[in-house]
Amino acid sequence: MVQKKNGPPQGDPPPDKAVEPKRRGRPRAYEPEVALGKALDLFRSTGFAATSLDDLSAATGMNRPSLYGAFGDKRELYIKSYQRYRDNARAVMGDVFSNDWPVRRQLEQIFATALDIYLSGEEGPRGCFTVMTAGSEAVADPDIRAMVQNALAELDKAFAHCFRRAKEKGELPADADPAVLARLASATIHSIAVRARARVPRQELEAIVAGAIDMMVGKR
Amino acid sequence: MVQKKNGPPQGDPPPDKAVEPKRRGRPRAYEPEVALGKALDLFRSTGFAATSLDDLSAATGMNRPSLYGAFGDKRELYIKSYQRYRDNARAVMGDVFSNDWPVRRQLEQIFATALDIYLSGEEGPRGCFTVMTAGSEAVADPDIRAMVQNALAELDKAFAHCFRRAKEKGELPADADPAVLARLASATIHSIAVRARARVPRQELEAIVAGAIDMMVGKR
DNA sequence: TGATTTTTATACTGTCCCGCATAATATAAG
DNA sequence: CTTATATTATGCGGGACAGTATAAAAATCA
Repeated sequence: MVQKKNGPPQGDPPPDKAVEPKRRGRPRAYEPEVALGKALDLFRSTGFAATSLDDLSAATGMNRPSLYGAFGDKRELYIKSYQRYRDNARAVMGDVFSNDWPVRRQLEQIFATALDIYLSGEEGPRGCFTVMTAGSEAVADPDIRAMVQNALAELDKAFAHCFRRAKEKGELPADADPAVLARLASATIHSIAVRARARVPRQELEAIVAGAIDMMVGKR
Repeated sequence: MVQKKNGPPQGDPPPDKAVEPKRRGRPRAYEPEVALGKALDLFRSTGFAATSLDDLSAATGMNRPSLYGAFGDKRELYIKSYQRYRDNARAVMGDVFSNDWPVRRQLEQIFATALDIYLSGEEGPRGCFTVMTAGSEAVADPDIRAMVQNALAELDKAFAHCFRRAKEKGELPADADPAVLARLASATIHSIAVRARARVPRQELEAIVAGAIDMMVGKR
């Protein structure tokens, strides 16, 4: 009996998402959602260590005290940015992963979507947040490392599911190993993410993807 | 007649490598080679932005002015560290790449050597300098980016050469594409480098490698 | 209107940072 | 022994940094 007092059993008022409940003090001058998006953009371009709170303040339009009030310190903001990135990536990639196309087409779509994510950015290609975080913060910070491990495992699993289904549908030979194919697909993702950061042109990345797909599901 | 005065034509004294030519002033208290090695170790663990000159000074045993005198500013030191890393990697991997074993065995050796490099480190696995630099400095710094691109291309080429030779020796089917296989091998390298940084255990990385080798040269 | 609450805006603190100026030290040459 | 040279050692200075204290502003409630 901790969470509920002896209140009436009728349903709680539904916690409407975007219904502002008439907040009391001075209204905020920012929308947390968009501010977090700006912070994410900046972290993706410059990484954790090279991004200062002043940069973040300028990018979000919030001054430092507001940043602290809304998101906590720099590390917490980084973590929340990463969560946001993952939520977004999951939403975008999830659609492609869960459709019912032939494997080849599905893979083409998955990698094309990944390339869109990695190559976007005004200040240059921003790569993959997971790969960049693995390189910088994951070794020393257990919480962040757990998130990275989770992201890596999730991608492996999504690909494995994809190949397993293709095998069941008879699109792959009987001796194909979905787990191995999945790790190879993930490796291709990691590789194009790294290369994107080095400004390797999209055309070249697409060639890498095409070759990898041929290897995984056979030449067209 | 710029380099040589009208001196006697007898052979110049051979520029012996490790023969100290009786330097003039106070002797250095450090060996540049080992100092650079220490700097490299530190950069590999913490990355560019998160490594301070004080850290470098402590690690190398040189105080800051000596660091500047010997290697230039922080960025130059980073670049020289990276060159050192590449020279070393080339030396170690070059041996394995240039032997004459069957592809499968050669690949096993290559990936095992890479894993040794990526998993070494007292403060945790240090991953691949190229991958880490791609994630951090390569986008914004043209010189460093050129080095990263070079490193990526060099690995691709080494693998391609390896597969081309295997194909000539009849170890691969006639329709095998060495370039595609090479990029897949490189991708596997990048992937285990990323995962190593996330402290994925070696056993798991070895499983990834084994699966990838099976895909590339056929199941044993 | 006046009190309360929540947020914004300014400014401060102590720390760390990079790069360099200066002085001290240790060797070789004259 | 004196001078020249090359390095080490100390420490300074301007600036950026993360985080916070304090004051001003803008809304609701009484």
